[in-house]
Amino acid sequence: MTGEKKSLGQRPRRVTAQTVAEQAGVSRSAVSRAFTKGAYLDAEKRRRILSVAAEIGYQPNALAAGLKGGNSHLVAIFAGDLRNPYDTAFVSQLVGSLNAIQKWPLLIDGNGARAAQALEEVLRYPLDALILRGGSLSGEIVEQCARYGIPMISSGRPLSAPGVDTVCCRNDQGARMGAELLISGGRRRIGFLGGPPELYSSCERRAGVMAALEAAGLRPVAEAVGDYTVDGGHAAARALLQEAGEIDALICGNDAMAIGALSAAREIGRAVPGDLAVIGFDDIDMARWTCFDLTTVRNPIDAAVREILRLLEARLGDPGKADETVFVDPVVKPRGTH
Amino acid sequence: MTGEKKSLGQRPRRVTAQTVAEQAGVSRSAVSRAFTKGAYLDAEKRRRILSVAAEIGYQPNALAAGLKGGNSHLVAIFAGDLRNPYDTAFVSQLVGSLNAIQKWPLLIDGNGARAAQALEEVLRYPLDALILRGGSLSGEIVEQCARYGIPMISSGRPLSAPGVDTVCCRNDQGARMGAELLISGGRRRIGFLGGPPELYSSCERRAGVMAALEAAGLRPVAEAVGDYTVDGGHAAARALLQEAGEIDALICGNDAMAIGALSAAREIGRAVPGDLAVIGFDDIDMARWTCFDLTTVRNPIDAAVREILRLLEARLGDPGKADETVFVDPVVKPRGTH
DNA sequence: TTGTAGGCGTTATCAC
DNA sequence: GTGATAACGCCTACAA
Repeated sequence: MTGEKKSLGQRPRRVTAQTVAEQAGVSRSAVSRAFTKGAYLDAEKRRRILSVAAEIGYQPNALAAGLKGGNSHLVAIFAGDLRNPYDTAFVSQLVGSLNAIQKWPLLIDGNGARAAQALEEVLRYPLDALILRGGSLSGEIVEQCARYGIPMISSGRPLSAPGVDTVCCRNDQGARMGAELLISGGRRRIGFLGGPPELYSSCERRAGVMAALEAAGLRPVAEAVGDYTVDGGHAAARALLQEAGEIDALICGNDAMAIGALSAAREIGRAVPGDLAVIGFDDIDMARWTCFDLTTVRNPIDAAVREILRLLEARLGDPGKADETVFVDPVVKPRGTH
Repeated sequence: MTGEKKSLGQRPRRVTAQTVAEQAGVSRSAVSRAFTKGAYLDAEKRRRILSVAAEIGYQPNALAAGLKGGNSHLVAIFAGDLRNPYDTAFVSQLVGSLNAIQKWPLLIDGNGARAAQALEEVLRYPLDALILRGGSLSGEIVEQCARYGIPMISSGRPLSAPGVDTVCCRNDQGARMGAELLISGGRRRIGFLGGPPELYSSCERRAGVMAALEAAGLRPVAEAVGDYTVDGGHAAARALLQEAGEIDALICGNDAMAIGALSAAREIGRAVPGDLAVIGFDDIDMARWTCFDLTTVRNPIDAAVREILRLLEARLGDPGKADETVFVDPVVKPRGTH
């Protein structure tokens, strides 16, 4: 009824402050102020403006606001593996926490060949920060981010580049504690089922296990490499247990593989924990399900996410602050498989 | 060394096209064109510009570009439950697929009281679309989105509002097929462990089960309500099996509860599938793990995500297109628990 | 092929 | 308190 041209099949233009101003009989600035907490504006006028805005469905355009130079409130999360249970739980928690402080996470699937390119595309947005969760990103890209001046927080592995904060689990310590638990329980013929050797966490965990064994005058009686998945752990454990039948304990690089190992043990007829102790790493939800009741080492998500948010806010508050590396302490969770 | 003022502790300004233009000795527009595929620009000049840009780390600011009126390439995903395995897998797949077509998903955790408010905040961005995955959003908000002219795609439950496309699983049909599988296997004393009654999927699945039973002249010998989690399913199944010992089959509202039910059955000493058949719904990864080998009804994520992307692109191509409701067909996955 | 001149929607600064 | 006005960084007619 307005008589304005309205080409069919065209997406309607977003309502702007201009329209609200006209309808309310005020200036654009007044509209802007109405939405700005603590700006000088007659209370009655503000009420009127907000009412008109609500009526015609106006919201300040965050893109335009971000353009002005402030923060965009956009935070990218580069997630190494969105399929694995630990990373998934981690990202979920992170997303919820970011939402709570009004930061909006742009999720990038770190899997596949396109991942790096996707990240590059997302970097076209003036991000408040970039959070790296696992995944193997070429150092080149990290450097580029640093050059763009985008604050980065790496979680899961240390990254030494200017402007990068890091939150890491003390993987070696956790793995050592896990191994010690088995050793102190009398296990001597210990096997190790590690994760992908190219991952930082795998190396650290392996080192922790070896340190504990060595300190006890032991050596692993068998060792294999898995892919951090349940299926992979199942297959690797099966092979390991059949080749080296004399194993009395199996230390796994993460819970997923440990759960796969439990199935394998059951299939082969090895009683857990009687014949065979199994220990994992991470303490994913599944670990405490009664059907698994897996003894593991907790890789605390809450603490890590809390630290990430603390670092984020600190960095946003003072972009020039010194880079930090924060460690999160693992905790042994004795359950029924050792 | 440039002599420019550089207040310490200040985040460096982003490099703009202006800077590139100056360094390369061309106009700002030339820089813009250099980054625009198919724009008129001397090849040599373009090469020079791109080289300068790469050197000083310039990328066109996507925010500013989006302001112009084109697509922002931002897509919000409102995820009902980021903790449950099915939704998690769904969102992962969706994120990966969106990344592949250069759409950047803003994830909103649909849990908790802040969810609606978070969505409202995110709506300040000129989104290309909003994808609803589960969750219970007040109709008011949905209406508001429609008024903003933001295309919406609802997955998991039908939403009748203008501009909303829907992708749904034929829950009733799937549940019916699952029940029929048990009935044709000779089971007669069938129990039903449903999901939260306020969820659309729960109602549909329950209806499908009841229809199948009725068609066979049966009635459920016991019924309980769970919360779609493993723990919840475990507790509910335990109670159900102990109260009504004569059950020979248990139909569960989803796989998570079915897996909980399997543990419960084992604890109580009911052999599966000998004494008791168990069937789930969804076919999450876990269902096919050898330790569960759960008979279930596949709620196909691939197909649903594919449809969502198809609808998204169709809507983006023609904003005025008619709303669609697409159904995705469930598939019975017979495994070892029936 | 190239540069100039708006305009996108907002916020902040400035006079009034 | 309030309203013009100038950025913010980009894209794109339009003119050269």
